Order: sequence, then structure tokens, then C-alpha cells
Amino acid sequence: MATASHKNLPYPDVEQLKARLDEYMSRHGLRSTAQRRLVTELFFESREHLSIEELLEKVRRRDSRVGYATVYRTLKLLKDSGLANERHFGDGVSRYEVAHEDGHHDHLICTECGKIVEFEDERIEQLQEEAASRRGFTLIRHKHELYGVCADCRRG
Amino acid sequence: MATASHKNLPYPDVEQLKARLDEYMSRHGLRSTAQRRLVTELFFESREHLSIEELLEKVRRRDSRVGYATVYRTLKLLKDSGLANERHFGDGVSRYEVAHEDGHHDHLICTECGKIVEFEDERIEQLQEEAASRRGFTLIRHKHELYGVCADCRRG
DNA sequence: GCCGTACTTGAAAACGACTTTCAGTTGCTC
DNA sequence: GAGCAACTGAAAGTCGTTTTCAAGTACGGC
Repeated sequence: MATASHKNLPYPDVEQLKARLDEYMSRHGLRSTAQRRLVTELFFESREHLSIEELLEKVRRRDSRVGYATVYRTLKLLKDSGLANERHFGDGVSRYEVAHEDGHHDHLICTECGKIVEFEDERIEQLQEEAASRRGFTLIRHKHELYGVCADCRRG
Repeated sequence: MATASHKNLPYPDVEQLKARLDEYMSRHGLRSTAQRRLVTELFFESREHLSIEELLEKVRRRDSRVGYATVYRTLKLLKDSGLANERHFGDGVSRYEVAHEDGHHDHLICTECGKIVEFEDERIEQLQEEAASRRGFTLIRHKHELYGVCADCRRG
């Protein structure tokens, strides 16, 4: 496993993510291109929930010739490889986040400024499991989003 | 308030819903047309989570000349009047349900057959409130969906 | 009951966010 | 270094709405 020797390393270990992607790509006969390296690196370094458009913008600051379809396809690749999760927060656009290896989290979304905060609550997960099994369902996954106004916006 | 004198009345009291809609429409200078009456009646009588297309199909069995746009606009009207809720279950189409006057519920969705079951758990609502306020958010609404396989499909 | 007009309707065009196609480009293996 | 399958960007296509527009009606007033 990668070592997090610096406290101020970008949050998910970018080098490890790159290595996992390389492994996936070679296993599937995929090629390493300048565009893919650029898109995936910027994505891995980001801690936000990016839309295709937003990531494209970041990418074009470094190389203005990259096309929308390339970012789209690269995010699809990341999703397929398990390194990215696709999320929908009800504004009609897909957003992507780096997939944590250690399990799952849900989201709090500020309806004013769009800020997205992650949260986890084992007790809620338990109650979900209970609600599902009580109704005869075997739970596979869930979607749990809380919409509200964040402290900054309430003050503002 | 409407009286539920028959036990086998369609579930949400259709007459009451119609009355609420009439009230909203006259308050907003809107007109009662044959199409609107047909669309809203079929919607109110339904206990399902209908897409525009599905409701259109029901409507056209009674009057084949009704257009998609009319159903779309009538559902928008119902949403605006608070009588319908719009939901998104991740298959790319909007679905509508009759808005219960007595609070809120969430959904369990079968990934095999698409069956949708409603559930409510006050304990989960509490924990959500707690998760939000702990992070400085004032909760406005939430979205909570559990995806799994229902008993029927597991047997099948 | 008949008018006038603002509200409605259905068909079709427009929209927005992807998703796919296609002709030209480029990693990678031999 | 050649060959070819994978990749890329631009543009076209898809899909589920959403809006436009010309023709069709409720419905309050006469």
C-alpha cells in the first residue's frame, strides 16, 4: 500500500489511485494517453463532486484542445474501474467523486451555495437494513441525501 | 373535510383532492377543461408512482386525442399546487405520486421488477436531523431511497 | 344565449445533458 | 519503424422533457 508520509498530501492518495488505474487499464488492454493522464490526475486531486463540465474546465486550463467527449469517456472509464462514483443531486447533471476504498458515505447538500458535505452514520445504516428486511427486501445499495442551508449561508 | 364513508374508497380521498385542486385553480384563474379533469382524476385514483408516459397511456385509453404536453403540464400544475410530488429513482424518468397531506415517506425500490414500496421510520428522521445540525445545516428536505431485491423476485 | 379574450391544447420544434459515430491520430507490440 | 487496434475531437444522435405557436375553448359580462 502507498505510504502517506506527508500530512499535506492531497487527500485520497493520488499515486495509489493512479497505480490502481494503470493496473485496470493494462488488464483491459487500454492505453495511456496524454489526455487520460491529465483528466484522471485532475480528477484524483480533486476533493469535490465534479460534473463533466466542471472537470472539462479544469482540464482545458492545462490543455485547451481537450474535448468534452474525452472527459466523458474518461469518467466512464473511472466509473467502470471502480475508482469513481457517479452521483445525482437533483439538478439534472451527473457528478463524480473519487471512490473511497473504505466504504460508503452519504451527502448533505446546501440548497443556497451548493456546498456538499459527506456524512456517515452507522445507526442509520442499521435502520435502513431493518426497514428493508422487514418489507422482504434484500438491500443492495441506497441513496441518502439531506438538503438544507449550511451555517455560512444562514449567516450570510 | 371529506368523509370516508366507504371503506373501499380509492385510497387517497379523490373527492377531497379534486376539491383542493379546484380551490387552487380558481384561486389562480385557471380553467377546468375535459383534459385536466381526466388527467387529474386518473392520477388521483392511482396509487402508483407514475411517469408522464404511463399516465398518458391511461389517459389515452379514455381519450386517445390527449397530447403528451397536456399530461406534462397537468402534472406540473399538480406539483405546483402541492398535490403531487415529483420523484427520481435513477432510471432517468420523472415519476409522480399523490402528495400525502400527513407528512413524508421514503422508498424501497426493487432492482429486479421495479416495484416501489413506501416506508417511514421516525428514528431515521431523527438521526438525519442530528447529522445535519451537527454539521451546521438546517435541514429542509431529504431524499432516501433503498434499492434491493424484493421477496417475490428473490423467489422467482 | 352570445362575445371576447385570456387560458388551453396538440403538434412540433427546442433544449440540455449526455452518448455514439466517424474520420483522422497515436500508443504499443513486433 | 511499421501496423493496427485503441483513442480523440467534432459533430450528429438520443432521450426525456420543456417551450412555442396557431387553433380551440372556458367562462364572466352583456
